[in-house]
Amino acid sequence: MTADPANQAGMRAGSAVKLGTRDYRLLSEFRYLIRCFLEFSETAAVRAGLTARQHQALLAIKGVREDAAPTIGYLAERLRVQHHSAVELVDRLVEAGLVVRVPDPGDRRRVKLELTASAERHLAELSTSHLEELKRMRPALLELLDQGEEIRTRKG
Amino acid sequence: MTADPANQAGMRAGSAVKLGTRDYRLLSEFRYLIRCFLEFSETAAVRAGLTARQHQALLAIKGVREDAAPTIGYLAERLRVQHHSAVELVDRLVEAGLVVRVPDPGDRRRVKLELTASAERHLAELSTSHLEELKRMRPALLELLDQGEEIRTRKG
DNA sequence: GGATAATATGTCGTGATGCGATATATAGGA
DNA sequence: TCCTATATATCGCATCACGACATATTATCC
Repeated sequence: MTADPANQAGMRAGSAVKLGTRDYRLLSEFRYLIRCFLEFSETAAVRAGLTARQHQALLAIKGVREDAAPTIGYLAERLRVQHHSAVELVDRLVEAGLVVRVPDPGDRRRVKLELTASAERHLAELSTSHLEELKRMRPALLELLDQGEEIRTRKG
Repeated sequence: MTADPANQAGMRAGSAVKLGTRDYRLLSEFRYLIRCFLEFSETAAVRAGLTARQHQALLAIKGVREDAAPTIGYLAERLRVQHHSAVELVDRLVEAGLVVRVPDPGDRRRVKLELTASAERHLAELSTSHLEELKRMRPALLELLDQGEEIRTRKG
């Protein structure tokens, strides 16, 4: 294919596995796929009048795990941000009329998050198109995962 | 499982497919996986003294497609950002001693990007750990893709 | 071949957003 | 009670992508 001698990998240099062009291409393509998905998502969100972050927050709240409650802390964990970043995000969501803060009577430190009807509508529409996009991405993602497995198998 | 009547999907409301809890959970989990990967990536990059964006740029340059050249424009397309965002990113990369601008003699509007030895070292190390992380993510990702296919098949 | 459009890169000011440090309120345990 | 942990909130800062605009080079059209 190429003349790259590292292309077949499987050899070692020092303590690290020597990487070849295929490895870099694989990782680069994977990031590219992720970026394309996020770009699609952001475009769809903005077209709906939301920011990407707001959409992601609504989705996390709507799709809350059965064993958890949709609090600020839960949101922070699911979005992988610091809790105060989640606070600010919720501030903006409340201001936009997408979420209401409902104090938890059982533990008055906590605040439960509920979606407004407006948020439900937006989220339903966005989720439909996102499921379709996910379906479109599927083949490319599967092929990349196959390649990755192949490379890892060759190596180890 | 749950009492959610929309959980089985497959029914229509207006022109849109009615979504159920499973759909929202699926999308939410997918975003969560992506976020976890990006968080891993950012942590690894920062630990190596780079920003996530810088790492991504180095990877795009190193894993450049065979039919393309690593220019500012190429970088912008692969990172899905506007060209001037790529310009600024390259500015920072040059300042950090990770990339050098090489004017293209054939087309003097263009600038080719080359990695420095330092960038090559960082990228090799980061790529090794990223391939491992990708391998760890594989099962979860495949399961989600399976669920997605299942849902889509039920629907139509 | 000179005007004009298209392409590639660069500059400047702005806005969104996450973070560190810090603060307040509540809950639980010694 | 006192101390610690938890949950949420506030403030200032830094990063970074963007829109609008600018410059240089190349291609195209009469």
